[in-house]
Amino acid sequence: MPTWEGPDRQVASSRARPPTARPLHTTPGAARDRAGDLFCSPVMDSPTDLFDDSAPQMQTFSPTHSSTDLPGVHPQPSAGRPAPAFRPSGFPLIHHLLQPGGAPRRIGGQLNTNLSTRRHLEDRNLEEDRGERNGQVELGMGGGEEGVMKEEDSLLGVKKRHSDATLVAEWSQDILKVKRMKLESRPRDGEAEEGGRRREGGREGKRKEREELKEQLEEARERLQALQEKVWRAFGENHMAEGEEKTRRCGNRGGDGGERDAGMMEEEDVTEGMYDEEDIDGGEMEKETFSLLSVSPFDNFHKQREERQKDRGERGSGGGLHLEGVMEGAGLWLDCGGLVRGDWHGGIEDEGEEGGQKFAQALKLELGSAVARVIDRVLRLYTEMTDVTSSSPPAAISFLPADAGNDEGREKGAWMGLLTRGTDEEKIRGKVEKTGRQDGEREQHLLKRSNGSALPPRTEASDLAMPLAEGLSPCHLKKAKLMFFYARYPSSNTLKTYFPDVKFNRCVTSQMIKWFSNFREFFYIQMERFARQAVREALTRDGAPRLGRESQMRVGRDTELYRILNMHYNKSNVYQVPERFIEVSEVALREFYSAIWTGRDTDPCWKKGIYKIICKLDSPVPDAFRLPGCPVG
DNA sequence: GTTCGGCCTG
DNA sequence: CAGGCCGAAC
Repeated sequence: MPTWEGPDRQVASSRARPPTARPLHTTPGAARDRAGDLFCSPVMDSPTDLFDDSAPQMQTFSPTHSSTDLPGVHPQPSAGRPAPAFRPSGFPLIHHLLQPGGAPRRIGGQLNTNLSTRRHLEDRNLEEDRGERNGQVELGMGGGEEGVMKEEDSLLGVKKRHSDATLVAEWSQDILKVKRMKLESRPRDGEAEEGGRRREGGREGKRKEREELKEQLEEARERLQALQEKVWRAFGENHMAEGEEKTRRCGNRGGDGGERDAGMMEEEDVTEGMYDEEDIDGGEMEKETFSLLSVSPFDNFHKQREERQKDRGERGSGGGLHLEGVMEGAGLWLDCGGLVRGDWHGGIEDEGEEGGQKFAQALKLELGSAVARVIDRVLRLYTEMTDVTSSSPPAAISFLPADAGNDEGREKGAWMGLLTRGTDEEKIRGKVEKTGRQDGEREQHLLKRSNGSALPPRTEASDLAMPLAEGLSPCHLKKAKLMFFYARYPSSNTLKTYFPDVKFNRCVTSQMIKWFSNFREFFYIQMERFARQAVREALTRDGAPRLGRESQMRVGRDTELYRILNMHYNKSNVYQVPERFIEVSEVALREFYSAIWTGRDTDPCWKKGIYKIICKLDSPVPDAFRLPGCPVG
């Protein structure tokens, strides 16, 4: 508790120094200080006249507004609001991991690789098909597999250049299996000759086979759904939905002195890279993506599946659609993985209906399970990376998405989860502990740079070559204001630590330091203003000493002062003002009150002592702020 | 000389 | 909120 002087002493002091007798401030050029002096001058008898219209008239700290009355309070989105059609936060995460290299800016290039690989595979398939039609089916399993193996070698040869060889290997195995099944589903040598009889005799067997396949498909479907649920739980789908609109708004701030978020540019770049590819059906890919990873994943998933089934039913297009649900999602990854769309159509078109259906089902099964494996792998990778980043799991998110950067939608999945609830973090922490993976070298590296904190000063953004913002954006400003709740006097190093997505230079550093200077200025002005008013009320209300003055020297959440501070630093009112900030505000208020009451404000440097007290009250900024980008909309 | 905080002004 | 300016600290 700072130098709070009891009411008795204050009154004695005030009596000894009547307001009208107080000298004007000598603080050089302090206009606002002069305003404060005027309030004590004979000319101005009401301090509130000098301040803005938000100043309380009677009770300085009266609860004139509750937080819910604040104009800045945004209503929570209704639970039943339809999911907007946007790229969901989680998409790039999955998508990114599906790209073997995983480097954010390489999406286009990887698609190129995948596409060329795919085209290569398709060309090979066409050759195969032509060969089969020319009676060269003798390839059979052996020859066909050899061909497939060659393709596999080729595919691996391309993909081994990328980092995640394991994931590539899995995909390659998937491709291999699919091709095997395709070949198996085709008539073999001699089968064409006695095809009729064999079909006759094997009809019962095939029926059983179909039944078995159906069961397997159902299993795969269930497994995929369970895995998807895991994904959604891990990434907090609800938070992705929340504030997406706001996030968009933040991203759409338009020309702001060229301060486009790097993330915005990144997203566009990636999008361009994706859709420039000739064979990619961008719209379909996005649609499928949304169906798999949109805001209400399962609602949309099933709804879209039903709609599509209905649609296809109306069009009369048959085909083994039992796995439609699985394939709704898998379709995306087929494209992302550079897989075998050509094979799919070729298989159906080139074979009889029954063989085509069988192949289609087999393919769906295989791909469905491949998707399931990929999701598992994604989750494993996620927990591993989470492990590396130690105590801030969502930070991993910052470098997982292909177009991570400042894509505010995704950040908002991460941020909202961090700022509003701890359950997800705890859940992931538990998962991390179970994983128990320790990368000693990297841990050491991170710790070396972390100044003792659990997190590195510069997050993965810089480690993974995420493009840094050249300038400061409105989102950075918002974040800085929220940081002010914890740190009134952050050092430039601290700022660099908590703005990992900003490329710091002298100008940017100065600007951010200036921001905090301005924040402090506003803070101290409010403290002085309310302190002066409290002093005035103490003197004028009944002209007598009043007990319980301490209780008025508080900045509870129901007070006008709190409302003003909250409006300034937390305009959207999304962030919960930390209790510590309220305590610091009360200290400052009481210091100002004490200084004014005792007449210390006659000293030109009377505020310096208060500054010195307040600067010692900085508290650590939560690790959540180490995430790049904007914490709240 | 540089950095940073504070004050004043627009 | 930013720019200019000044002074203190290193």
